[in-house]
Amino acid sequence: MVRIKDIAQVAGVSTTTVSNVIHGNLKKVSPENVKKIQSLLEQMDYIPSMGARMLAGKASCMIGVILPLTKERSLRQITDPFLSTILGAIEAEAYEANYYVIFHQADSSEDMNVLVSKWNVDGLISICMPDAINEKAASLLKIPFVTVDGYYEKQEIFNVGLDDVGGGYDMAAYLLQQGHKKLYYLADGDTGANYMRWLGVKRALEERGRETKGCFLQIPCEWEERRSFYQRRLKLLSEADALFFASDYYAMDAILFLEEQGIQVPDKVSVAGFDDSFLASLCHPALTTVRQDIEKKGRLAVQLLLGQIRGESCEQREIRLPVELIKRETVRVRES
Amino acid sequence: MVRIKDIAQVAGVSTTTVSNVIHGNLKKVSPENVKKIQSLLEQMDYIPSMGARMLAGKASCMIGVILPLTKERSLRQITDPFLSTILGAIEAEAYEANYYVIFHQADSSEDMNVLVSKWNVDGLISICMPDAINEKAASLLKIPFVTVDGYYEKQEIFNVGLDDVGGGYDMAAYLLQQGHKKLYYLADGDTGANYMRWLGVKRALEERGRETKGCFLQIPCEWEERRSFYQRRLKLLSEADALFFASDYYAMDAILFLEEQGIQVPDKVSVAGFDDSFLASLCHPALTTVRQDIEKKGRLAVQLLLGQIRGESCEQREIRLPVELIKRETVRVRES
DNA sequence: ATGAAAGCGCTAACAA
DNA sequence: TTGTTAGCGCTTTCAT
Repeated sequence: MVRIKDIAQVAGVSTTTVSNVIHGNLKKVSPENVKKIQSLLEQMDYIPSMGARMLAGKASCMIGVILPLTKERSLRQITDPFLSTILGAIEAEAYEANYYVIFHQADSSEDMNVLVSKWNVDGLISICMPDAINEKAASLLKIPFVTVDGYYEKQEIFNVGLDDVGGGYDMAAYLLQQGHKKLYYLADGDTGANYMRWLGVKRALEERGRETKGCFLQIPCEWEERRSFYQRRLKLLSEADALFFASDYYAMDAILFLEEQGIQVPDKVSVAGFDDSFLASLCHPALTTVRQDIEKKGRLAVQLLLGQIRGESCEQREIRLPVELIKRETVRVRES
Repeated sequence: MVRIKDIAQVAGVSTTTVSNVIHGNLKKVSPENVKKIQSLLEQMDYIPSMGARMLAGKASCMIGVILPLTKERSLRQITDPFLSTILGAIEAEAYEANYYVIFHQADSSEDMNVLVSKWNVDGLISICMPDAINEKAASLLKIPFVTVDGYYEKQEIFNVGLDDVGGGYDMAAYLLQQGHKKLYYLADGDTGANYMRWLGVKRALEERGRETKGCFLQIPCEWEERRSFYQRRLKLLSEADALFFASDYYAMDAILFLEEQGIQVPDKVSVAGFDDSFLASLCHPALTTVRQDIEKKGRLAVQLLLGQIRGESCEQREIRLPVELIKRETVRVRES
């Protein structure tokens, strides 16, 4: 291992000088030394010890990414293309800024704090966590913090999200317009984006004087539990006109279940998703869904975080990206 | 921030004693002190600084996971359910052993070495990298190293893989048995598992006296390039009887392209995948594929790595998990 | 423009 | 059984 000390020794200068060159404080070093040290750094293959850096200074050049933890650390969550795509986007964007990503599944603000304190991460991105946990985390953590898909009443938490209400509204309006009477919205949580999409659905229903009670179904994250949840509500499902899921993944998963039960999609029931992940177009029948730009969401979250880390003053704490209704094959016109 | 020193002060002992309690060296500490310090640790909410730990000792409690880097850090790779699933499994298994995961995309052994040196990771898992890069990395890196889906001539590299030859053979034999004459195997690389699956396919063809030349098509990782690759070979694809892809993801992606071109699956051409990821059963027509246990693969890779880290002598450097042919709907009998 | 030196929090060898 | 102490590699203040 090559240390700064080694470089300094060979160059015949002090460690301070080498450190200055490394960090681009070139005004403090004579041009000749800059040259010499830079080439030495290259030649001798100097690789900094991040451990020493994080101990000495404050920056760790590491950002933490928190995904929600489901029971028994199941993989369901990350298997959802939404999460893997956003994770990839975050890594890509962080890499370009010379940051590393440490990722972790957590279900409380304390968990997040442990990650932060242990690793001295420079910033944290929290994806799809319940709003209450994010709010606690925001006040607990003393580092830059950005959430994805959160909604907050008062607190000024940095957040990247969507026009979820609009997405929910558009899809519900479309379904109703296609002649569907009894429709359900299904999500695995009742906060944040999940809830706002419901508000959109609700508004569309109310505008047409429809009943909204009982139309929001909260489904379990875990596959097995979800299965038995559906099984227990077979009657409800088979009598529904349309099922609108808060993610493509759940929609596809449900279509599989429905078909197994002999409930054809879209002949017996229409199904819609949310995300327009690659799943939606890859499958047959192709999924009607609400498109969002997942990659952009991830990249923006990192940019927002890095802005905070760099101490830039940020005009806008809240970014809401647009969504778009994508009509494909899982929704058909239903005669009344 | 609470440091060991703070705990020691309150407890009225030295830092060494506290450190001993933290690390479970309880024989060196009096029972009363153990009790006192343990409760203090809890009460005062002590969280170790990993930076200090990795600087002082050797262990960083961090394992690196390397995924192949495609051009311009695209997300295609991690979007593949195979990669996201194995990544999730690795994180889950590592977490249970109190290890953190730092993940990174790399395309050379030097890149891997930078990750290792910078972060002082205790071990590295390399997924789906070309064999040659893994071989270089194995000799370059001085830390425990486990690869996934590699094949090596001489070097004794720890590896978790599959019976790829068998999987390739079984699928090809099945396709031939169903009356397919002209079949192609398509993979995004020609080393490691990708190549061994081809060897299986080749053997099945040869056993039946079929021509094998030109039946292995190497496809680009990038979506756009892959598209134009298919576009340029439209004639070949439309005249094929069966297309066997090295992953479900590529198979599904190709089905979409084929259908767009008016080439029905499986009526005009049969398609098969590899992995049996959730994609395969979620889609219509459901994908005929070769099943592997991705989660187990990831967990075993971590176990193998931790074994090395702990210095356990390991009887077996090479694990090959079984595969299973899963017949679904994308392959049909083809009359000659 | 350069260097000496203190110290970040922790570990481990050694002393007591 | 307990404590003292010397680093680990790096940053940063303060002299020079």
